[in-house]
Amino acid sequence: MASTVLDLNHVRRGCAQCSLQQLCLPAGISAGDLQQLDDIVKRRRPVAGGERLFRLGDPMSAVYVARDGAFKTVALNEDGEEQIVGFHLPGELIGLDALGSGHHRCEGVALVEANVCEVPYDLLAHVAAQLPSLQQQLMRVIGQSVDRDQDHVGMLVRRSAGERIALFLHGLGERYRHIGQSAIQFKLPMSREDIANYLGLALETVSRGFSKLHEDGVIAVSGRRIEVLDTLELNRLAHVHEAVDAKRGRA
Amino acid sequence: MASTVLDLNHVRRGCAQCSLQQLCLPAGISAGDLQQLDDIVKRRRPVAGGERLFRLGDPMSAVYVARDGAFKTVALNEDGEEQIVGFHLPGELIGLDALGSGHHRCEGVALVEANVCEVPYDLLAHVAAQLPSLQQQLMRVIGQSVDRDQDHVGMLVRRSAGERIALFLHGLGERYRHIGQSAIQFKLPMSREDIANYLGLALETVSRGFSKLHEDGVIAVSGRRIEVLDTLELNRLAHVHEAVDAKRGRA
DNA sequence: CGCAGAGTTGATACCAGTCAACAAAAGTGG
DNA sequence: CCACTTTTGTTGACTGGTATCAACTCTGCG
Repeated sequence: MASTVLDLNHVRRGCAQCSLQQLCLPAGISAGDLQQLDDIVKRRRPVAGGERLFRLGDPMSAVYVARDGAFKTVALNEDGEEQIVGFHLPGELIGLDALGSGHHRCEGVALVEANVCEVPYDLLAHVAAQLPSLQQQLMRVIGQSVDRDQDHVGMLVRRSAGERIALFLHGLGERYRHIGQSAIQFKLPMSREDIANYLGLALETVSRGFSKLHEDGVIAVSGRRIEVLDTLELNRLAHVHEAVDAKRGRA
Repeated sequence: MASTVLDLNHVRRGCAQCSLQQLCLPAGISAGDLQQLDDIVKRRRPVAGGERLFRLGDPMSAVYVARDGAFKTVALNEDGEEQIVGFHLPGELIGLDALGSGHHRCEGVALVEANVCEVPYDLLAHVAAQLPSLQQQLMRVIGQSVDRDQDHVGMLVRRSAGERIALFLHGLGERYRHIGQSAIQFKLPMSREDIANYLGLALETVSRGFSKLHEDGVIAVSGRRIEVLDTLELNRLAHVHEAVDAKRGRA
């Protein structure tokens, strides 16, 4: 009843009312110009967990942004093995994997029930060509997606299982903080198997890693509920040093 | 003397005369429009091996394309450890790592003496906004760079040392073929240490991997000179199946 | 000729993958 | 609503691949 009405309002609300406005494509765009972008954004009905936004080989028709929920992009190699290329939280663009060839190299899969905005790519390119600020913001969000890919590589190369897991939890926390949610208490939208796949580990190793962090009092784990109890220790394990140790001067 | 004149001619030659034209930014751009792009491209004097195009933290001022030679982009983490994020052959864009934040996350380093075109980013964005075909091609080359990053992840995750090395050699061969050079006989522009770093292995493991491939008659190795003797076997080791082995029926 | 850097090869230790059994949670149908 | 099944996650024992340490060779170069 009341909730249904709210949901409809939510779906109908445009970019100007969206809480992600400053993190998403509209960031830095004037209120006047925003309408042009808003006009081409399709707000779809909720997608169920496991549902796909696009499949391997599909021609690139649109880019997507989650309003809530979470997604994964999965590459399938010739042997049919799956490789999770990225996880996508609200405000992060999905579907850029098709930019190079015009066809998707990955499948975009909802991890949980989610709401998503769909932006037809040809219209986006057309509007962006007329709005330099959108053009610039588009480049920025693409660049941020590249940055996340590089962070992913950084997690994989020459890091122990424990470091990868700590880095993963730290990174996820930061991304939740970025969208205004708690960085120290959250529910993982993905399974242990997904995490293992993403980190290049066996799922048993991920499970053991979580247990170890739990034993050591760094986090509390209960299934997919995570609470970070000792942020500093988690950062240390992840080799992330922030303002805390400001003495290490930078040039 | 004579050589100096030749070099100047080389440097002065525009995109229209460049052998990489169809692989680089100008691809798909009409001869008329090409001049506008050509006007903003700076062709620099050769850079020496080890020289840097940009450093960590530099504001993004330009993107670069090698005309010949080879480059690496190296991320430096807070502990001062280096992580090679990518190798760049002629025609591949360098410097896109700054798109997200406006500042370089990596250093762009020449592996050998090389010639490079420099395209000031603000001018590029300005011209691209007026030329839809350039705009489109810019998106494509950015997308291809993302594709290479994903291939990199694919090399790292859940693959044995032997597979990574085979995949690396295979991929390098394909990239040389793409720019019109031999895919089965080439000189590695990077050291064993660089390869190891890129593949997330110890340099000794890379050396052993090369020796193993040599023993097995798959490649001939002499320092940095590589000759692929058994392409099919190399592909098999890399889990790359092309039209060749159609008998291995797939569901 | 000797030196420094790059690459190769050998011996050893240990981290993480694999196999296996179990436990808990989430669906499913009567 | 409860028994059953299926999925998901945890824990243990064992093994193997790769990092590490170390010695050595080769190459180019001043």
